[in-house]
Amino acid sequence: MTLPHPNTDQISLPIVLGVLGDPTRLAIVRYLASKEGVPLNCSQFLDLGSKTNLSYHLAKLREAGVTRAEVVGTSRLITLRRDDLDARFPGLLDSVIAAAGDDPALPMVGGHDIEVPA
Amino acid sequence: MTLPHPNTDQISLPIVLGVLGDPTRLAIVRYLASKEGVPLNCSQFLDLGSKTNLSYHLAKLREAGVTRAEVVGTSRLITLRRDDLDARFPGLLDSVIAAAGDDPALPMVGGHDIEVPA
DNA sequence: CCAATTGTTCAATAACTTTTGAACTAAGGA
DNA sequence: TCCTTAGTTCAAAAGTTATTGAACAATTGG
Repeated sequence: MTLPHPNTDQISLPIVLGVLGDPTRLAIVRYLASKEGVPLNCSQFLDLGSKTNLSYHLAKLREAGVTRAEVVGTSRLITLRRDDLDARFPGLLDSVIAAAGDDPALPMVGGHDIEVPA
Repeated sequence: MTLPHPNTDQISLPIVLGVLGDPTRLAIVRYLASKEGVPLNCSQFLDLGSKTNLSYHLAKLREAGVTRAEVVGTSRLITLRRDDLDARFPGLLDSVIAAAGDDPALPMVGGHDIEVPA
């Protein structure tokens, strides 16, 4: 019950860049980065699209080697493959996340820019 | 007789990533980076595709804000927009070029890996 | 002026990507 | 067991991107 992931040396630069060149997927990666260490499941991204559509985008990210999905019960716990990406393409993920960090054109997972508690 | 270019603040991260997510265009950018300072014209990329096809890919790069094309006579002198990209997305171009630098899966402009003089 | 060089544009086609809804599987709880 | 939850798969439709060849424009040199 494990999903297919490329190993580190199979991660391809053009494929990673192509996969990140989609606003929905970039928003997923930005959100994963903002919660690094906390594994998220698919339903936490439902702001970004339908269940089916997210399944598609999350599969693209996984197949490109950007994310890892671990099957736990009926959930898939999704994490960024930061170590593998840093090893393969040093600095790339950080610069992408920094650039995405303040892009108002990207969709938001929370539906708003900033968490504003009372 | 000037071609349309986005200004710096109009350069979009997902569009840049999407445009770089193509092996031909990544090879163009890698070659431009390897000859930085030297403006190149389109015909120097003919190893990578037909004249028509290169016109298409070079237009994509220019419209995304990755390259600048200056019209000089019948030529277009093409350069990387390094300053603009660095200002907008610090570190991104460098990490992409470094990652592309040794990717044997990318097409080569010279048709060979390394310049081997006598 | 004529021809060559450089590159663009256009229309067609092929190939791929995204999005959708309906049907499905698999695990977990009552 | 039955129902719910979580997510996938499939097929269709819609949209986008890449590639090609033929025709075109603009500049340069003879």
